[in-house]
Amino acid sequence: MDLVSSLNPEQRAAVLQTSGPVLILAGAGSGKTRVIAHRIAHLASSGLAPPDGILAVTFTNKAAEEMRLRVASLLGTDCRSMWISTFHALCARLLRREAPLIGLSRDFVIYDSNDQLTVMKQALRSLGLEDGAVQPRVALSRISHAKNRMEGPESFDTAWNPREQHFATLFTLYTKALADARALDFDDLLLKTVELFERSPAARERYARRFGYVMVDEYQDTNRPQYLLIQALTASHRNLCVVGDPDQSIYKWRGADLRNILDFERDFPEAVVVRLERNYRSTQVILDAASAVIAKNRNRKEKRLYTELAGGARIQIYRAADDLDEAEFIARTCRRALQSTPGSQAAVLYRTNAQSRTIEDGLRRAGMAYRIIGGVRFYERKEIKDTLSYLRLALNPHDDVSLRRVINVPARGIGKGVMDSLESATPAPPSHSASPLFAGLSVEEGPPSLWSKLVEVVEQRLVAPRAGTALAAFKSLVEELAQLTTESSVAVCVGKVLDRSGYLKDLREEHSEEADGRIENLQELVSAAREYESRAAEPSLAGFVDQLALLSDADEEAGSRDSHVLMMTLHSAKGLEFPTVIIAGLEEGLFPHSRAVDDDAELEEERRLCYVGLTRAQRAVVLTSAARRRVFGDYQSTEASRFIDEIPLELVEEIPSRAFAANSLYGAQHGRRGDYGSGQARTFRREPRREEPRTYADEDEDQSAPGGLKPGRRVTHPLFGPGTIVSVEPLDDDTKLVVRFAAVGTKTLRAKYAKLQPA
DNA sequence: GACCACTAGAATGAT
DNA sequence: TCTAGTGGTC
Repeated sequence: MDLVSSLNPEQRAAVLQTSGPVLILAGAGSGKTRVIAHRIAHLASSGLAPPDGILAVTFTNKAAEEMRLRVASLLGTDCRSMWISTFHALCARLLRREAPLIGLSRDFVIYDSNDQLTVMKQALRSLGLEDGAVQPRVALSRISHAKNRMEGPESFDTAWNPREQHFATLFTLYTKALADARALDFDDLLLKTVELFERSPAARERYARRFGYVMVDEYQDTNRPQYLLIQALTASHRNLCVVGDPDQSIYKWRGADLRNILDFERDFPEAVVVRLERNYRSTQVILDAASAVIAKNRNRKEKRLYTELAGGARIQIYRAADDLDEAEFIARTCRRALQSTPGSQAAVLYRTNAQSRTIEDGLRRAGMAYRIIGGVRFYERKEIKDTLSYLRLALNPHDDVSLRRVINVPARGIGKGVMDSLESATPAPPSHSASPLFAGLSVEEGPPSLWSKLVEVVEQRLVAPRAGTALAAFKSLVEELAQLTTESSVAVCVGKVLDRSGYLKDLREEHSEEADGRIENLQELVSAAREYESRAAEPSLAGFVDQLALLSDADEEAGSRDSHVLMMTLHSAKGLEFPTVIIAGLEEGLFPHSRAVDDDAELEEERRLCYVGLTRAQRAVVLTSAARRRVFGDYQSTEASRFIDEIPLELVEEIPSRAFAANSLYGAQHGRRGDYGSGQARTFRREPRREEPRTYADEDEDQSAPGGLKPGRRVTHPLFGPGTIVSVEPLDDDTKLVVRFAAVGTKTLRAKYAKLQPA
């Protein structure tokens, strides 16, 4: 099989250099993913390694999926047996097999950031620190940073600083709470795997032998535990290939240590270094703009990117009156870009998820189909988390966070009072308190979980009969579900949980549109389970639950399949490319973020993020900002981002604002680019129409309205945008409408409530 | 104990 | 603007 003839000489060298350490310094758009995929395919097809002897690690699920697809299409096989996964998924998988080697239960549960928050709030309560002096999120972030540096509570400077003392105590409490619940957070997944390989050289050698070839993507973003993990797996054979670009390091806040990539040649003196500097993605204008911005960073290695796509359209810059105007402009720009090249894609990138809503509304109003990547995650929805909690309880009833979450969902008469008496119960030692079903779980002795207290309370009848009955019913429910997990398929388990817990019944009886939506989501969860079973190499309920906990972008439902506007944060755009890229909110304090403006190191990271954003574009870049922006409901005026000023003027084209308030503060303040729209006819923004729009519901009342509601009629919904009525069905005092919307698909509405306007 | 209405606080990024 | 948490009422 000829896997290399389509590659340039440097790419080819990177693919064919299979033995020993290899460092690939890959500039943006230099075909990095392509090289890794070819390298994996080459290793497998040349017989150098069996498919399950190749390990490829990435940072995001999206990148892993992309990699797998590329390798599969190169080899013409499914590459299910290859280990191509994220760091966290790899660790979860290793720990599921080997946890007992470090005294950990195999049935650990993975706590996501919400679960972490719950634990931390509980810890704060137990310390009597509810006054808000210590914010749970801040404490968690401090703890996570310490963990990423592989430091414990003792690393906090507690001698004279009471606040640091709190962090240290909270660290201890938090660690204990997770251990008691047999839970690992995201950081623990990495740390425990490192610990596993430290404490069991035999296991380390077993996996090092197994994975004879290891590849790591985005190596510039690895943190200390990730670095050690890779070292452990490759120290004996040194067949390690890492790929990265220091200019694209954007995860310092997650503990990424640039030294890992900068010192690679020191760690592996015999390393072969390959530089990929030819860019196949962007026009010269885009590359020049991106290079000019990143050149402002002092802490970097000079790098030369070149392309044969000379010239190109200038970078467009638009300063909007406010965030609404910005969103409208973005929608217009997307429409124009997609019209000029049908079938192409445009991506709207933003610094913070909070910006997505306004942009989303703008696209919807314009009738553009779009898809949001990331953001409100599927598994973070209430109903999904509830179901997940039941599944987690079935696997590990000591998971206190899950137990608290669902013990009274749906309501079964276990309220605050009962929970208080539960908490204060003191069960007998765990050895004979747990039911036989879970006897094997308590690998390490810990303080009693809520579950063991519950078992005790029920068996010793320690509460009032009414509460006792409710608790007993819950206990047998969990036991029944646990039994199920041992004998049924994953999808069946999920279905049974929904059925036996009464969760689905409760939602069905609600008869609201919201409840129906939740039911749909739960059905989707069952389908996801089915799909998981057909795809996974060794399907298990625990594996499915892990996957959900580690999944970030299962949010596939917004927008139709053929939508070509994608919305995502700059962080999740890393590794992707689009013909047109729009970066929104280029304002001081937003991008660069306010937390970075006073700190040189953080500012450089923001600039790298800007570099990542610019280099996603193939043909066109549009940068927008808003002179005032709504924050928590009221307006704040803003200053354009310094990053805009860092792009040479000759590469830039300013788009005059269509709608600019005459009394705006802007214009007077700004020297360099203060002449927006000069020489152009300036149209002033009308006040947004605030009077209630006339709706069909109003017309129904006065009966005089001609036309009204007929299938085929074009209407506009304030949220869903333009659409066409599909069917009309009269009800007692209202009308049921089915409307197909361009942006969101078909919806069933009540004429009375949906404020439809004639379009 | 369940439900509802009110209010305070919120949001950098992702596994 | 939206949401999680709280306190009051049935």
